[in-house]
Amino acid sequence: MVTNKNCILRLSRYKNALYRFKTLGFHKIFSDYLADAVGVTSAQVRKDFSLFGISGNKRGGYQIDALIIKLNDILGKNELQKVIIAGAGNLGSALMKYKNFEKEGIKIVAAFDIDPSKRNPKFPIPVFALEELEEFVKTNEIKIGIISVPDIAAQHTLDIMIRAGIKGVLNFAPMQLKNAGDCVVNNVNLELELENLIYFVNAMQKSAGVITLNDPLI
Amino acid sequence: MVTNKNCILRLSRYKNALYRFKTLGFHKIFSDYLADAVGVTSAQVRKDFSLFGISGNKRGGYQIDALIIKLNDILGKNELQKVIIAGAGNLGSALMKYKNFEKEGIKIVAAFDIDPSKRNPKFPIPVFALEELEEFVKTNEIKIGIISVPDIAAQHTLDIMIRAGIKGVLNFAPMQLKNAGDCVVNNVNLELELENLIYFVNAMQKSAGVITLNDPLI
DNA sequence: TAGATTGTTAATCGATTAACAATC
DNA sequence: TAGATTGTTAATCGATTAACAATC
Repeated sequence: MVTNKNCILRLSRYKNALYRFKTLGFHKIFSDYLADAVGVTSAQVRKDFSLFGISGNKRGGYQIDALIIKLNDILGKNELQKVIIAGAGNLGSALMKYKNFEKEGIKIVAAFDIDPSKRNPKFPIPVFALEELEEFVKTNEIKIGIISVPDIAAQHTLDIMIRAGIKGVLNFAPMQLKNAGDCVVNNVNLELELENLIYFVNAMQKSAGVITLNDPLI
Repeated sequence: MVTNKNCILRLSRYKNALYRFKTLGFHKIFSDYLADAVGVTSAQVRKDFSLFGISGNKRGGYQIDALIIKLNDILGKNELQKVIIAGAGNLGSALMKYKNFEKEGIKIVAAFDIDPSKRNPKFPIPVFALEELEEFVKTNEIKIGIISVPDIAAQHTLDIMIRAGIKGVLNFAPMQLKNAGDCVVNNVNLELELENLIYFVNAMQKSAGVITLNDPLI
């Protein structure tokens, strides 16, 4: 199992770049070209592929169609991914309306909130009581959840999700969560991202230049 | 200049942990204890500090108060950080109401949108026309901006920000942005974070265990 | 002083890159 | 075949960690 997060992020970028090459009418591609498109070395491309047992032709490069299928398979994109949200506040509501998830085959199927005024089982995306989360997750076999509840409620929410059988959580609460089950937690901390950015801006004032903190997300 | 993003993230965690120690009545601390609190090695703590010229006492450890001041200074937290948002849609509006920024000394002072129906100069946080961004940024000496506009508008928005003198951008558009000026761009791509999470969940189905993708954000 | 902790150097670890034999 | 590209091994690079001399 490959556990290098950067490597998986590159797979996503390879995939996105390949769709663009396909649109341009290409059917096969060399590691060289793909590397250029994504901004890495060709050795990196071949190494990443070999980690997943993807092979090309010694002289003909890689078949784009077959490559896209393989990458989508690795990334779990060959089936619709159903996701639930706990916390239908400002951030949760924004995520429910976020168009880019659907483009990527990710569908937010329901949200849950303790506040009755936030509930509405008839929204395009229904908002239920938090108590209904466990049954919903089990009935609909949901594996992925998003935590966008207030900080103090985050741990309790994670516990509920794990008990319900959630296997992966995108957590927006800036809290260290105790993870009891066999569940993957991916933390996104917006304050910290801004704090980090501010450091680099201040540090750059002295030594001018251009920096991109994260790799481009093609 | 230290350009290791992980190192800067650790500084934030040290700082947060130190506030907790201070609350508990401690006045000084050893690298050992701080390391435990943050989940790193004591060598890592001392190494990080030495990179920033922070020194302690050979036998007395580090003075918590002095350390907090120094870390806050490095992280730019000794002054209020004013931030503007371009794009007052779902995500932009949610960020405007996000309480955790203020806790961290980050204040969103204005938003800008091309859609006249989104505008309101009288909101707690005013929403102006995009054309007003440049003057506002110059008048108020803003250095940090957030891009939460639709994908296709992101590059144009960055260009406007750079022309206005913005030095750091938190970009939520899943686009590779061409960065002309001496501006730091920090990309946050929520689709990609979910995609990544889904990979790890699928990969774990085979080899069970507990994974936390990002370090805890204490 | 004896003991404990820092600050730094050297070793280790993991990820990326260069190089090249295999081969289409 | 000659030439070009893959797949993989070895070298490099950067970050983390272990170890320990300096010293309070």
